[in-house]
Amino acid sequence: MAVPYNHREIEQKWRAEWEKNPVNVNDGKKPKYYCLDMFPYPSGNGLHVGHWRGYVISDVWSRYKMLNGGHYIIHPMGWDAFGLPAENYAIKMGVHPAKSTAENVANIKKQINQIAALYDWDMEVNTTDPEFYKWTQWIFVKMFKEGLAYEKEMPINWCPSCKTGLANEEVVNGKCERCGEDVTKKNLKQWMLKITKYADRLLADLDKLDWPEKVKKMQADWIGKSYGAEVDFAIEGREEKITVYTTRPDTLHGATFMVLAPEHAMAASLATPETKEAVDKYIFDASMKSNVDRLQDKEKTGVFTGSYAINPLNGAKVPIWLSDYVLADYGTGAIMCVPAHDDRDFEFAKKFDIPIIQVIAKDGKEIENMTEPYTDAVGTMINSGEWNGQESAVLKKEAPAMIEARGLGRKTTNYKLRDWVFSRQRYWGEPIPIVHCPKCGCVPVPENELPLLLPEVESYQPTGTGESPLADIEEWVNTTCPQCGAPSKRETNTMPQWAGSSWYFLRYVDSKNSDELVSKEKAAKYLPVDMYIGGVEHAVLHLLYSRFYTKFLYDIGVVDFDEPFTKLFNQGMITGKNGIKMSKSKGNVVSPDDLVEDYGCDSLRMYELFVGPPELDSEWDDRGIDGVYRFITRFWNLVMDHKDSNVVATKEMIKLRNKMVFDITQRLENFSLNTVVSGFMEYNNKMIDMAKNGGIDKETLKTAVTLLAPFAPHLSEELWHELGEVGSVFHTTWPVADEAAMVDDEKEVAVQINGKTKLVIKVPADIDKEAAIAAGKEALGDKLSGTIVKEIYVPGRIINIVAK
RNA sequence: GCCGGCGUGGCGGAACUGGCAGACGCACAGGACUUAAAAUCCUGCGGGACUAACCUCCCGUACCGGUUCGAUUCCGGUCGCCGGCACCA
Repeated sequence: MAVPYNHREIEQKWRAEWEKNPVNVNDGKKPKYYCLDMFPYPSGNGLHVGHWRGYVISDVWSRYKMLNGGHYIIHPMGWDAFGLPAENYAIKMGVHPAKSTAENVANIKKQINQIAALYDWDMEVNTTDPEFYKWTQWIFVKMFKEGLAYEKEMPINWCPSCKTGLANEEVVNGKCERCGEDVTKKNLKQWMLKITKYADRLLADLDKLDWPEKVKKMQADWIGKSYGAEVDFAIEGREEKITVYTTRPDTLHGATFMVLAPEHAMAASLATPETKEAVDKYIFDASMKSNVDRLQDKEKTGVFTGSYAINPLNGAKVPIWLSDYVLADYGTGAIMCVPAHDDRDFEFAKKFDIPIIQVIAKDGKEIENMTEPYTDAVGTMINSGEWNGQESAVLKKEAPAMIEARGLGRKTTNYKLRDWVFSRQRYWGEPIPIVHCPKCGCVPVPENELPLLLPEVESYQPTGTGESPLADIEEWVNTTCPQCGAPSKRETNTMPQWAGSSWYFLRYVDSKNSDELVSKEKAAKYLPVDMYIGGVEHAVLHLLYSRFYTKFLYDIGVVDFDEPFTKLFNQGMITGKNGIKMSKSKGNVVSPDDLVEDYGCDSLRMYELFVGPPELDSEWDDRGIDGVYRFITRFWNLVMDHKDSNVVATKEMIKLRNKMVFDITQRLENFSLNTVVSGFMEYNNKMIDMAKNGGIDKETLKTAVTLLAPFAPHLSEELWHELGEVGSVFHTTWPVADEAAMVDDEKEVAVQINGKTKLVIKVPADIDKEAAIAAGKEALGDKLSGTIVKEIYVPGRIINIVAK
């Protein structure tokens, strides 16, 4: 018996060897392939098997690309280290976030290295490193100079628990994305990024991306572009007009009332002496409601202002109401209401007894006693004056231009996307590099003075007043204006955690450059990212922000591409039993460390893939790893027992080898990594059978070892050398299947009667239809009865006799 | 409410463009080896009927229906689970 498989010895040996002689080298000639993981937050909890899976997937893919195509792989790793957990830990334990972060990084790095991934640690970045955040600040300054970063006082989303403002994207179901607390409103002067300026490009360029449709759709929905018209309504007895936004100008004749958001600038002034009290109260109450209250109040509320607007098309007098179901910051904050054709307007009209006028015939008819609105733009216009008889769908498209031509309004598009609230009232983030000068206003810190260092602070405790703890550091806050020298104050807010992650992938390829964010040469040579792997939870946060940043950097000439991630893969989450998310508090966290110790890195790598399709969530079950370990051991024994084989390859062996190459490659290309592993098991079983019955040739073993290399790198490298090879297995090339050698002489064909399989026969592969059917009939014998109506032969698959 | 995805043995899952459902693995059961156990190897493993056993037959991919010679796959409807959005006019 040959040497037994000893994962500890083998893995240690090759780890040391690769350390000395890295297998992934840039000779300047190979084509590059940039395979990126979403960089982790260095939390104190370390990695669990779920984190591992993503990194294994990206490493397998990287190694495959290295072998198949001979690429130089850019496969970096870094740390997204600003943010709340480190800061909260600082508040609790009094440890500086930089210190706890450094410890966590060291710890997780050790864990990540156990994966044996190809990470190039020379490229490592850390968002909290001044040499890194210098450029995060630099981008902000550039945006400020381009008018994309601006200050605005407005009610923003405020998390009372984190004591900071939040971006729209960070509010999930009215709750804080991070801590789950109900989000309230707070009026604050905020830094904003004008992401809305890029709305159209962010939407249109989704078409260019090889991303999961789901993510593209989520982004498209988030951007939420709609087409319609603004229509100006005169107000009875007043000079001013109220402009509404509608996507259904075709229904304009059906507008029976108008609703303004309570925050609308004209809301209070529309009240009459009789309604003033009620109107003021409604406006006041609305201002007190939190986001959550406003969302959860399913029942519509509202108040009549006492004023009337005039429908510009037909002169009809429509009452003006206030209601909080109209959002102040979308469109014009005012809508025309067509209860017959809109769910919300219908509900409101029913509740407040407002007339309902149907203007689109449903199934050619006017509905009596309407019980639900007819919201489809399908049907002929009725009750619509000169528009009667037109098709709603056509009119919907043409009406905006018609309205504009008649001077009643204009054709408009709108977006759900809002500008990005970019300041946080917390300590552990990049200081916003702005000086507030009493004379010059907001002045950016000169670019050559960056980075603006985050100062030391005595208390990390957030003030809760809407100011950052930095505001307490007088010697830091008080400065002079870079422009005129007048005594000035520094901006004390910091940037959100997304700031660094929005561009970090650009920095990796030139991480030590102190003069530029990234050099032109390196950017052109190594970017953009070819494959980005990470969880789907960032679909509208990080992935949208990164696209925005990249487009901005493209516009100012830093990079020559405007989409950062050519291809995106979202791996599913690994959960504990019953699909429960792994967390310390649930006590269901599985650490990879013991599994690596007991079964080896190679077994765990393969088991991580074997648990299920990589794009789906999978429940972790430790027990299954035994199966993978057995496979690896059996494969080891097979190769070791036959490594000196001088068996001449038979036709059967050659066929098996080529089929194996073909199948494994195809499954890999389809990213069906779980079935690649089961494929290895199947072919291993076949090779073992073959070896028992007459032996196996060395070439087939070598091929199998090569195919396995991306998955079980240590094992493959060891066996590669046992087979007598000298260089690394990673410097060979991926085998190509010879499809001619895969052809079977005989095929197994299912013989069916009326589509039900009765038996299976072997026929020559090149048999013609008639002969096949004859063979099928003969095999069926007296099972066949009745009159034959039809005979079907699908070559190599089935013979079906249809009989009555 | 709207949009998207999914539903296959005890379990994880497989099935290419409609063509032998349950690959591969886990668990389990029986056997071999062993003083014994572990490890390893061999065999069985969706449900039911018939049978001493083999054979054979029937049912079966959430449920109901359709298209087709043939449906896990396509179409319509119902139920359930998961994810996204959530008054965006």
